[in-house]
Amino acid sequence: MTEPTNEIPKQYNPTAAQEKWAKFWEEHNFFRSQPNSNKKPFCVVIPPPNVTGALHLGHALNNTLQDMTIRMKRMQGFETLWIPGVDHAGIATQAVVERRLFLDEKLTRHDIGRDALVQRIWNWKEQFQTRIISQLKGMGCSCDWNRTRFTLDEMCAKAVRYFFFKLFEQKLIYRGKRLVNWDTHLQTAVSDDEVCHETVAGNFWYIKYPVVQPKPNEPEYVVVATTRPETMLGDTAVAVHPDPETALNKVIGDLKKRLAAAPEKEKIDLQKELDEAENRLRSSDNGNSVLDQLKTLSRMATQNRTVMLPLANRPIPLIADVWAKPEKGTGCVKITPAHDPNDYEVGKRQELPMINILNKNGTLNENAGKYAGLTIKQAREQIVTDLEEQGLLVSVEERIIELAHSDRSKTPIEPFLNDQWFVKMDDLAQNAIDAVHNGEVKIIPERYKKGYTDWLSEKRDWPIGRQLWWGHRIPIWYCYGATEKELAQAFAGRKDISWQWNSENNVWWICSQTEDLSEDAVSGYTIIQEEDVLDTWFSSALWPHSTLGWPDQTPELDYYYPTGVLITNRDILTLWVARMVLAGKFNTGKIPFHEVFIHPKILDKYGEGMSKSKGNGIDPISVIAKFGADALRFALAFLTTESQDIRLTLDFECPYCGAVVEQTKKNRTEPKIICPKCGVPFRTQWAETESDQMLTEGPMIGERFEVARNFCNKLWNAARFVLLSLQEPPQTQTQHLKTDQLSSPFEVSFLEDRWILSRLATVTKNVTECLETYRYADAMRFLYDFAWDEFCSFYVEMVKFRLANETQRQQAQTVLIHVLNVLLRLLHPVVPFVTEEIWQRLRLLDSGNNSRNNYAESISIAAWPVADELAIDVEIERQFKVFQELLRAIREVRASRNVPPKTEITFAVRCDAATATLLKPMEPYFLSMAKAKATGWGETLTIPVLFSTVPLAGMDVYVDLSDLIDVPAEIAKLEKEIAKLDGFIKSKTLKLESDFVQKAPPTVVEKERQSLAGLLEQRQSAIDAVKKLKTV
RNA sequence: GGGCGAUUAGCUCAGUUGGUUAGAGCGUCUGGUUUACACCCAGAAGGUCGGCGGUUCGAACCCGUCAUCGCCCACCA
Repeated sequence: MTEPTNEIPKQYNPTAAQEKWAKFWEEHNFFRSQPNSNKKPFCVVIPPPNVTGALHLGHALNNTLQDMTIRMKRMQGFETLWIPGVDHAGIATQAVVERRLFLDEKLTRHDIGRDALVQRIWNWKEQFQTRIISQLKGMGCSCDWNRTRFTLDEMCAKAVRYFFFKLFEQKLIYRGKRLVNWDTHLQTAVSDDEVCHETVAGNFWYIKYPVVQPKPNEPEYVVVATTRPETMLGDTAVAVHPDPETALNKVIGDLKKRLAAAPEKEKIDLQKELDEAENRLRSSDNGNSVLDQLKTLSRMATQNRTVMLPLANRPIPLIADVWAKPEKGTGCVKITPAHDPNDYEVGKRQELPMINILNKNGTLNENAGKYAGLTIKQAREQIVTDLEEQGLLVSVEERIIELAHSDRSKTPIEPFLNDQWFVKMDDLAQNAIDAVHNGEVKIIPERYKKGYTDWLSEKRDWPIGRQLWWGHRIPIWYCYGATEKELAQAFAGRKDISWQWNSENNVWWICSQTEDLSEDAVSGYTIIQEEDVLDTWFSSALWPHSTLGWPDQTPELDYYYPTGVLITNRDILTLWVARMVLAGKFNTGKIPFHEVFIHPKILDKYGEGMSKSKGNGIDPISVIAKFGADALRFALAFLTTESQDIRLTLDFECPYCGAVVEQTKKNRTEPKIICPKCGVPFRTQWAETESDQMLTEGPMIGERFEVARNFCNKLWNAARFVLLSLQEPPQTQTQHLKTDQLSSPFEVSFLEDRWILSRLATVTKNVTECLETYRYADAMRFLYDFAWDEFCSFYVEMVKFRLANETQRQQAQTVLIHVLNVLLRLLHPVVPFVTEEIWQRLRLLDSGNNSRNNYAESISIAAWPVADELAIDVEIERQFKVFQELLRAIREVRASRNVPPKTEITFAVRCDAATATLLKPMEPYFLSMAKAKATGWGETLTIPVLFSTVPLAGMDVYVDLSDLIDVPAEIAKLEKEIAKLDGFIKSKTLKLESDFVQKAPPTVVEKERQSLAGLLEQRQSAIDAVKKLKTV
């Protein structure tokens, strides 16, 4: 399957390699996993992507990191299992399908009914699950595809049932009338976490409520303020503070304190607030202060007085409640318990009636009297008009308000009184907090711990019901009228059925752990199943154990659970991660994973997160098509630092003329773009119509991907060089090459061998350490620098000289191939395809050799390199730096003096004997790498007549320039150098004359002294050189 | 209102426990048909590390403060 080595293309072809090796991996089942008692397990569960749509680069990042970790662990000898899957994403998916239904066919879900809608969503799910899985495969993810799960499949459904049943039995599930966040568009309750606040322009209406039979000295009206006048139809009280004077004085006192302590910029606002509060103490024209009025009202409230609710013409009580803040608004507040969370609390406290004025679709119901049937918006307008007509509208203010919106439908949320199922969070949440506090679950980076524990500490009960059709139906049946005895009889001997009496609604709740109950399960009665489905997170919370077979004690659950690490993004740390911990603990008694790594977010060039609705989400497949999967992965991993989000600037490339078309907020959602240069239209990922899809797609390009692609190509070419230079493969067993094997035959002249092996060992250590601690960017940097700068730019260049030498070839080849071999394995987790492609070529070559079997069948199952600690040699690395420094100095002289590349130059180096011994054997390298011939080393030298000097620490280089020299320019250059050195020398001298000498650690002082001495030496050399040049 | 993060070269970002002259890639400039690679090679220019104070012999790093930007959470009529 691999062509002969002499046919290695000059450019790496990612597409061919991806196809070939993805197929190869799959056919050989390298990523399939079974419990194996001979190995330690390492399991990762994928954060299941929503089936709402295709994956974007955010997912690509998430899955690249997981794959890197899992591939490394696999190579380290763990029995690794990466479980793939997708999430049904209840609200989100139903919403997109419903929207599609309406756009395409002008139908609502009610038109087609529950079964038909669910069927359509299943079709949608099939389509996108297929797409998502193929995207993951395209990226090279090494999941065990045979274990692909879906949060709505049978396995997950069983776990959901058991979880629910267990909670129910332990009385942790309850149902009650609660004020919920109602999405009038999707007609379902949503949790607080699915609500986002948006700033919108609104109004503040001041409305008069007439006092019923006012007595003398009592006000005729109570004025209240509201941003939602239509809710007044549901008012059941007007509240005033029971002791407005004390409350107001306290507020004033607090404000004064805060004002005194506040920073300047906040003082203005605080002062304003204070003034306003203090004003309420002062008398107005009629001799009454606001406070006086509130005191009157407060007294009236204790006398059970009422006010007349306008429009509804219904008397409502004036009540005293601390919720009414005397410093806010008018000091009086209307109470609408059924449509405001705070009022709801007041209503419960004060035992007020709760009047629901809304239908589930957001129109007003019969309780709204003549306004029934209007939408909220219509009702609001009408009510304001009516109030105005009746002279009850005092004033209207314009105001910016924070309005709750549904995350899914982007429509305003209405607080709505509805029956709702909840899970009591008390102990469950505490267990999840403890798991993180005591280190059982480690969150990385640590700063995310706070958000996690803070959220859980609130212990807010979890509303789990959704009025949707797409999801796990709540396994509860209602039974009215039966006696407990009858139930016990109906379900005699069944442990999988549990029931509870709900006195609020006089109904039995029957929960079934396994099967759906039929209507006649209780003889003589008809039982009805709950219509609602469960919150999506209820099933995703079980993901780590449900995918392994829980509640059954499967070998998988026993072996792989708890999983190794969960890699995800920060948005779902609470919604998902926290709930997995609590559910895992509750169901299995164990945490679901030992570590949680929170990775950065991918942002576009405007700093916005990627999302489908914005249109800035890029399909990883389009990046892969242009740059290759390895480049995509490498680029993303390279950017995964601990602190920063990843900003990616991406633009379109015209597929015809190659022009770069900037991606803008405007064109990023267009299905096609007309190239401004050549005028030809190309399609984007949003192309839908047939005619648009016919066009050629303009790929997305980005600098970071180019860099990564270039790196892959560099690696490819390094391998190409190695392969082409191996006409005679070495006999040594390359994979088991150890320093002790090298030390005897290797002489000082092969400094570069020891150097590269030392560097290789260090890099192996660093990369392993970084990957094991999720420092992906650091790992990539080590690999990039080592591969490009050290291996390619130095080692390969140097070794060329020896490869040409019959007697030295063998050893050079051995080291060369060994380093490449290790490097490939270190790189494999991030760039699996190119490394496999090269690996297989090396393998082929090796199999022709007697030693063979040095190469695993696939690099994906080859052993992870272990750093050869013995090879690490700090002294060699230091010496090599001297060589590099000298080489660079000579090259710089050449470049800056415009010496023609083919012209050979000569140079001499003044240095001590040790340095001379070190560098003399490197002479061939100066010749091959800088076309410079050494004429002398040591303390005493014959210095050429016309020369350029570069003073370095501990040595001076004299490059013979003969007729190439420009003496005045040479002198100017040296003088500039001297001035620079003078600066450093001065600052160092001062430093060494200061307290520094006494207070700094002796080693640091000594270092500084040496540094100064070196600088002085360099300066002297430069001065001498100038003197000599001036005599020429 | 509370919390978290960021601010370093034209751009995107590194910078380990404070310790010589702050690094990389891209871009820019100079030179290159060096038999692995122009998706390349050699070299250069470019930064008062957001501002101000403090601690220290010594601060990009620690402390305080201000400024700007981003994200998350929060029931205010």
